[in-house]
Amino acid sequence: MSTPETLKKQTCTSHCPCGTYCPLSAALSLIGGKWKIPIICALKQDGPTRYNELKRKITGITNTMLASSLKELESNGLICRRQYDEMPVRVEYSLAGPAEDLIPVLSQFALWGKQMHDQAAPAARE
Amino acid sequence: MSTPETLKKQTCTSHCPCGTYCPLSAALSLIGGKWKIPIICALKQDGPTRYNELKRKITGITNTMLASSLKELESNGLICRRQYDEMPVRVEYSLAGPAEDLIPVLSQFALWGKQMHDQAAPAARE
DNA sequence: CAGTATCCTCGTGGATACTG
DNA sequence: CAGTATCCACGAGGATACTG
Repeated sequence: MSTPETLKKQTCTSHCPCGTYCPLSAALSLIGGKWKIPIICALKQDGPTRYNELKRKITGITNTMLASSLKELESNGLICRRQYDEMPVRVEYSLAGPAEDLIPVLSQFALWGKQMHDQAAPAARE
Repeated sequence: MSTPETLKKQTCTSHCPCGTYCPLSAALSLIGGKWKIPIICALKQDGPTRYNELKRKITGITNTMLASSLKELESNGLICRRQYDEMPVRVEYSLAGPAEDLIPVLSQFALWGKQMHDQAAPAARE
């Protein structure tokens, strides 16, 4: 497993009042971007999943984005890439331990989002 | 308090496998962007804070970004803007209830980020 | 099948100047 | 003091074609 470069030097990009190293910014950067969360959700729901399977399930994602997102997630230790040298090649991605730990946090987050939504427009339900 | 437009129609921008409405994406979008988190952190630490005070504390932020971020946060009900009609004008921003509820979630998140950091490079401490 | 390689668009965010 | 108004740079993300 390679060393997560992004984590080492994350310092709130020096705009955050919380000192030199900000674990919050660091955490956010790990799941930032447009596709990381959807990927994590998909892997959480369905377990080990192949590349093209992911591409089908995550509506709208392109090869470029899927490949690069998977690479980042893997290099940060959030997902595992397992390659079976069959013919043709088979590659499966799955959530790694740290990502599993993240799930409950994301759930809390989603819960908060839901509360926001419900109390914001209790009547204006459409 | 105005109605948060972003919340109403948040649907994972249709790339997330979690159905038509995704509270997680909705939540993320509320604190997304480069400066919302730093602003929330600053307000959490120091309580009600004036515009220029915020600008000084949040290193590197510009008027454009501070103003627009504050506006979004306010329109989504995350912060309160209170204006004192003194001379010259005084405006103070503070965290609203929903944002207070968010703090513990963010703390959990930060904790996870810290764990990631510690276990990722336990020796390569610099 | 599981990706790379290129090229390009567009929106976030930055710089600067100005104002009620 | 607390912002707006403009203009602009850049990089994340998208489209398309190709490959081991």
